[in-house]
Amino acid sequence: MAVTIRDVARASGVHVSTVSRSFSAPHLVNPETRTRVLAVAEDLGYRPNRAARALTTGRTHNLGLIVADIANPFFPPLIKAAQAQARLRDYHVFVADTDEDPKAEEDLIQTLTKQVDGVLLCSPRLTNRTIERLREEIPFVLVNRRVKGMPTVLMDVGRGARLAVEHLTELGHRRLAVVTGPSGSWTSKEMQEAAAAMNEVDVVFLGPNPPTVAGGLAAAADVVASGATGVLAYNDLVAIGLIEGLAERGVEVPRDVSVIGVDDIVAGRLSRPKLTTIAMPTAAAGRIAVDMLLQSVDAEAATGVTMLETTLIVRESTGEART
Amino acid sequence: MAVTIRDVARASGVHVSTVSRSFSAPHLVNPETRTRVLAVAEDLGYRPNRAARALTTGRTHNLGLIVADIANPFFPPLIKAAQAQARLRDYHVFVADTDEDPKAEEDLIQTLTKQVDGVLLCSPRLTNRTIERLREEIPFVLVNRRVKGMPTVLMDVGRGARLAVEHLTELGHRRLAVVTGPSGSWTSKEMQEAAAAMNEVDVVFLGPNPPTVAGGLAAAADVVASGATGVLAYNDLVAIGLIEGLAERGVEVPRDVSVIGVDDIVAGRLSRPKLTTIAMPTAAAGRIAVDMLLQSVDAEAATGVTMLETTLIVRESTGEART
DNA sequence: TATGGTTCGGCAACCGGTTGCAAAAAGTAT
DNA sequence: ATACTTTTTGCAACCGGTTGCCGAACCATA
Repeated sequence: MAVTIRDVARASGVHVSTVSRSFSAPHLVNPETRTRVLAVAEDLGYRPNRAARALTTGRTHNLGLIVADIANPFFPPLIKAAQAQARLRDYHVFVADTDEDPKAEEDLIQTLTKQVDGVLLCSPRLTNRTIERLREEIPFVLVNRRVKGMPTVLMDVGRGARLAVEHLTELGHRRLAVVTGPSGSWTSKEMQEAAAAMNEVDVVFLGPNPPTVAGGLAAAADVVASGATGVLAYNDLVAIGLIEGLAERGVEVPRDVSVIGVDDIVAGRLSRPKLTTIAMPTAAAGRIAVDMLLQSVDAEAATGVTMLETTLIVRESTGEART
Repeated sequence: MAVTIRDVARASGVHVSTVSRSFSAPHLVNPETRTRVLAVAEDLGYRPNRAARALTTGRTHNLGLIVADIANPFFPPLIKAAQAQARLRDYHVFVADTDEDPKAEEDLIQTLTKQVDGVLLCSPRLTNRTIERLREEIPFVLVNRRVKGMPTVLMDVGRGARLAVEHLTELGHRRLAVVTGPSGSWTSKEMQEAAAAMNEVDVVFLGPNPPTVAGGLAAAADVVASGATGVLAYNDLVAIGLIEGLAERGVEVPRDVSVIGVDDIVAGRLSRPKLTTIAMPTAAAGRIAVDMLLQSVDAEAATGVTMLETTLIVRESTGEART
């Protein structure tokens, strides 16, 4: 039913190998022959069968992209950018969702392994050991997670956190809280370390918490109890939940407490008050990660760490400390 | 390097065909032999190569899922449900994003066609002609789009719109506006038709608009000009943008104008005022669509229309008309 | 014209499974 | 014991490309 390479060969009077080479090794075939073959192929509507190609070359021309939760608005821009970049390179991207479950994540990787040439692991919750073991199985690139020796794309949350803390101290806040994320999150650890290293402020850490609105809501009680007047939340969803939870307890943002999120998701621009946040260059991260991954697919062993800048965006959820 | 069927055959002293059948046609092989083969396979860590299987069977065991915009929070729950359901059936799902561009959508379908067994088209903006032509190429299921004779999963926005209009009239609103979505959107057309069919109210239609917050913001001026006091927006994003735009013009929701959205996205529960909205059973739609698709992949020609219920969720963005 | 070097294209094996066909083995009826 | 089924297994072709190898054709140089 479908047009195969043999149909094209027959119709253009050459051997199948010539047709094959016309596509995948143009320099090995006479330009005239090649144009004729391509014309016939075009005419017949020939499309190479990727499964067949995969069988001999061992390249599926597919990539896997594993995220903790597609519904988390942090990921879609990254996914879109990765897909667009992959398409540019004639690759496709499988997106899979682990529901924040490390077990599911591992299974998913196993299943995917045979069908893709490489995997992008975004904010993985796996242990370092597991990640190191994985290296034998398939090329991958980590996003937002640091494991020594592995190709990685990071966004500089550490710096973001320092900017956030500085912003809060400039506003006069002296007692801060960091509402941390899931255990296993590199981002969360980075934030903590950066905040802990700042002098002249008093910082408490509250967590771990699920990286969701519900997580933020639940953390409100702890924040109130902590007596902090400035809060750095694991991400914008948590920040939004937290603001809601504080409101329920009669604590108003930014009048009584200042809150800073991370990610700069759209919802943060829409919530009231508009969220002060650390913006992450997610689209750039997606593009770069794809290119790094393809490189290590081809080169067998590329390694490297790319660190992308983050920025503090001041909106309405932070304000001067009351004296 | 990887373990193949031949390795398993050698190690268990049977022919490759027996190994193959142990997996894909168990009833054709002696139970004892089979358990032995499976044990050896397990032992060696054998995993069937899907590309090879695809080559002979013509089944890739992959599905395509095409959405207008992953970043639109309406889609993720649908995607997650579809992926989970597909995994249950030993299928994988490719998600692709068209950026709301019908041209990109068509290209994407073409590229995907050779790599997947079927495609889920979610809220496609293609013309009916294109969709009908597509039928020759690959099995597909439409979600949120009605084309006669095509397998389809719909959510009953018509009924949702009637409930919304009734709700507004009960609150005393007599002049309503419908802020419509993109041209080509079935949902938008349904809403319009349902609203137009209601008696005893005065309805104006404002649109088309992009299905985004920006679209809603931009529509605010028209809404004010229309003199409507009750508004049904194409979706929650538009509704949120609209509320924002109205606020900029000094029009307060729900005091001056009542607004109802569609989709029940998470952000709607977080915005101020909390959004009254028509909830869509997206997860169910994803599951059912996958099953319908697999059915028509197997059966060659399954057709059918499934209509799912919607519900009106009253929150804070609607209130009594001022007299 | 003979020689050596390129370029081009055909041949055929191969990737890793699946499947129709037929032989072998086991079971049943006569 | 023989003939006939039914079950189980092996054989080999096939899916649709890719690629190493070799010979033919072509070109330039001596």
